[in-house]
Amino acid sequence: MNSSLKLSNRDRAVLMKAPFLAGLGNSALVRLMSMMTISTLPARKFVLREGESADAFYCVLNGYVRLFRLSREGREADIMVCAPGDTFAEHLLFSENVYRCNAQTAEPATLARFDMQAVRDLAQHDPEIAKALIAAVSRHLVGTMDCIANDRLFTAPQRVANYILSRCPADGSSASIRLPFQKSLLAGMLGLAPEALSRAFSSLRRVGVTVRGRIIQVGDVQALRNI
Amino acid sequence: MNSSLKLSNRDRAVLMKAPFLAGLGNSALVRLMSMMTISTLPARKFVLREGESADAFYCVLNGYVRLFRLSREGREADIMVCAPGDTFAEHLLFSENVYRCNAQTAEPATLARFDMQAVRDLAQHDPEIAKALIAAVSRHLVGTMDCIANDRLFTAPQRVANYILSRCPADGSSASIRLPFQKSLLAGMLGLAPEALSRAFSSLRRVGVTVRGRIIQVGDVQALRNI
DNA sequence: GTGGCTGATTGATCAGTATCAAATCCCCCA
DNA sequence: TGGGGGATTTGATACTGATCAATCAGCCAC
Repeated sequence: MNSSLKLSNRDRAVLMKAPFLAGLGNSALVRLMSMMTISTLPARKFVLREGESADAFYCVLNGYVRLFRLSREGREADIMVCAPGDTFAEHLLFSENVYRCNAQTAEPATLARFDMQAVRDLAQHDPEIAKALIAAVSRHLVGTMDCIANDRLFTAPQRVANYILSRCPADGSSASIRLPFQKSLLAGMLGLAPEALSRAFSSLRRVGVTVRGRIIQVGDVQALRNI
Repeated sequence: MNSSLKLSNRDRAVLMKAPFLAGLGNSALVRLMSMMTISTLPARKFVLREGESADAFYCVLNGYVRLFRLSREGREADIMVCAPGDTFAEHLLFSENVYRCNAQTAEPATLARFDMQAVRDLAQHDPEIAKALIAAVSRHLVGTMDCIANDRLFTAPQRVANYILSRCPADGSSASIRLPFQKSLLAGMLGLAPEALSRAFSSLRRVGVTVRGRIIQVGDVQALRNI
């Protein structure tokens, strides 16, 4: 775990385009960025654990971070997967003071860390930052509500189809996309065991979906929409 | 559907204790309340529908409101159930401009309606209101994240046990609670068909849970925690 | 190139829950 | 207090996805 104040150009670009920071004016931006710390983590590293005191929230600059909860027997359930540009745990700013789930890098990752108390103080006085926080938390809420609806309404192949469609250009009859992470991570996002994801992919073959490694080819996007 | 500016004492008390309004100072409170409208709705009445333009958000003063999404075949999946004091759709203030799910009263209900644009204007200038919004949306986010984890980690009887425990006083070896709504609504909240809820209750009999109508008696709270 | 490791697929089985149908219960109101 | 009708329970069955085990594929280091 390497911690520094330095920021690569690439990471800086991601940070500036992150929904949480994108709409901010210069002074707010400078104040926020002056208080953040950057760290680079190896794969499978815990960023924070359920029950720990919530001292900071994070923005993913590179890699993917998995938020999940554990059952008593040690089974894991993914709650959210954060991609570059996403923040996480920022919704604890004005409510709980303890993390409610675990966060683990799914692969080597770079994160920006924001001290809760410092941002809380900023947000109190800067309506622009407050607004950015509302927008960030709202976006997460929309995502989790979608997740609940997907889990409850759709079967595994349908959820996989929805995911593929969400990453396809809206038009065109065929498409090819590349998964940005391992299939086991996608399985967790969709609430599936890896075996179930695999079977879902193979059941989508009959509607023209071909999978090779991380490459997914869709023969007929419209046909995929219908199941 | 009866719409008025009048507010019963009971409804007023609920409103003042609602998490969204509870922390506000007097001037913010007055401004917010001066722009809200009260309406009384019969059971099963749609408050808003997926796809409609998001012109307002609501606070439940009495009764329960079910947020749900429909599949193409007409199956329903509950996403959230709002009790007296809960707001809903307030997270669309600074993001989407279209409702993402349907809202329907589960029984006769009284709601306070807040105009989106008006509150948006207020929030821009009043950090106290912005903070209240962050807190309200954050609370919802915590709730939906819990919901995902529950769905994915626990079986039907476990989810029912969790629900019962969440409404039991923390101490004591036995307890008796009364469901504040129909069992079919609880089933939806837990992501179950009504039949599955019924079977879950009966499987909990062996750990000392007795159900008669809306009354649930728990013989041994601690025993319930262990499954 | 060739082990060796990790991740993915496939097969077999099983647990959990949805669904449909029928019987029963409960609650409200006349 | 006695229906009456919606809500709930119960039974039978089918289906979905989890789990366990074994095989396979890809990738890296040597």
